[in-house]
Amino acid sequence: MENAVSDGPVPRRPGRAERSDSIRNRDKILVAARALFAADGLNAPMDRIAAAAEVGPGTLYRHFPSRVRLWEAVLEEPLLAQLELVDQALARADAWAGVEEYVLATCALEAESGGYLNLMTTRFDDAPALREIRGRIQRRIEELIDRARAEGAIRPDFTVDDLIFIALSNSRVAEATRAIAPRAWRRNAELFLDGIRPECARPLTEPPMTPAQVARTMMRPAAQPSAVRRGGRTE
Amino acid sequence: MENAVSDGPVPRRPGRAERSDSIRNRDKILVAARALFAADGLNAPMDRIAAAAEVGPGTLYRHFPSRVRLWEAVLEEPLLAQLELVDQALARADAWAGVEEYVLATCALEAESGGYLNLMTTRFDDAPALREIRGRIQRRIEELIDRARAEGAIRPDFTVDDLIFIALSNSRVAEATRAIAPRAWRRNAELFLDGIRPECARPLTEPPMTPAQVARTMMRPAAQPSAVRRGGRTE
DNA sequence: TGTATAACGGAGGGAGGTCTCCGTTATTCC
DNA sequence: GGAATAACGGAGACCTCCCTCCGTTATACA
Repeated sequence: MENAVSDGPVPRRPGRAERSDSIRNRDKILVAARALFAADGLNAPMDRIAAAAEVGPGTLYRHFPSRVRLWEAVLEEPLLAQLELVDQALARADAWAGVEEYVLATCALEAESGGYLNLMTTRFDDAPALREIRGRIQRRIEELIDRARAEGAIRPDFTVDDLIFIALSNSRVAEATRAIAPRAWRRNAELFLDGIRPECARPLTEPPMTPAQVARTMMRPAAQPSAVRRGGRTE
Repeated sequence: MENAVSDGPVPRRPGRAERSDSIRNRDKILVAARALFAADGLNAPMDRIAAAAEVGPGTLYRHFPSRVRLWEAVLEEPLLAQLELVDQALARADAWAGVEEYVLATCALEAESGGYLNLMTTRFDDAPALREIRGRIQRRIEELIDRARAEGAIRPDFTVDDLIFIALSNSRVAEATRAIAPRAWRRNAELFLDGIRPECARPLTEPPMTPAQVARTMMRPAAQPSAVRRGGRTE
């Protein structure tokens, strides 16, 4: 679907300075993409993004030869914000407070971003830069959960990999309620948090997913239900 | 989007009996639709459904003038199964056991259906027959939850309307994990159940959604993220 | 200011999907 | 068996989106 690795950044002759209209257009495209991704999802039509940026499709594709490249450029900033969140949570002395803060903050970020993030459940297959940041984030999250479990702040049978559940859950809830009850996601997240406290633990009949399964569960940036197929009017 | 109410069942001259090939084709279409909806989601291409049924597009559209009409015909059966589930749950003497059984059973139904149901979160705007069944189901669920709360089997701040969370959550989790860890949904559901037990209740900072909000939160049968727009290849 | 050249942008080909029109075919009923 | 007629089915008009090609335009540098 995406042209794999071959569509990297456009090479530029070193001797010449970057053209001002090029820089301007690139910025206009990024602004438009952010807006449309938030409003219409990560699969907003490329042509429409170009139009919103007041730029021809050709220009859009020169700057970002594939949709993935555009995602990369748009998502880097929120990903770094996410990294910040985990670090703050780890800095807290109380392990449970850290978990709680992190879960709520990350759910909030997702809910308020207009729903184009899904950062916790995104794979970034062809975007090594984003993957690298994600890797860092995941290691920190693991620390956070391991510490909480070691201290008995969360139920012993809860694993990092179970966090995918609240991520998936929150993204759906936020998406469905955003326009109707913008804070409803929080109630869902709090119910989840109550369910992972040690005093509530009743035996789980299903073992946790393995990290490999979790990785495969993550969506590619498209973040679409597998239900939706290519082509045609879809809704 | 859909042709509102004008595309009802096809009128038939009373004098004549129904043609055998017509009946046969209608059945073939339903079989194909069920299979494709399960495999590819509720937006599987109409032409592909027709092809799978070994029928021309024209025939498909004569039987079901719109996608919604096809949904109606396909979804009635699983909806009735759902009604059955609630009744079984209500029949149990133990209120908590009833809630638990219902939540797990309905999550299982959704997860195993190939994901084309989303019955608990579907609105059926243009399908009065389905809406009617849903209404019955909802009243029973309300009994179930009220009874459990009255007996102290679930946390006092939990309302029927909060069930939308597990429905949304489960549909996303099931969808994302079906191919990778077909039972993972159950772990998610059990964590949720633990979170709604009375002994786990910590104060929730957000009030429950109102029934009206819940109703508006439900998806139309398309069950698509608002992200997806009309037209063209969407993934 | 002139020129080389990179960037622009839009027309348009290709792909996939929806839905209809209408000549052909299968059924029902007499 | 023979009409009358409802049902069939597929070609094709039309749509949206993706992405490229290439004549035109803007910019940087001498």
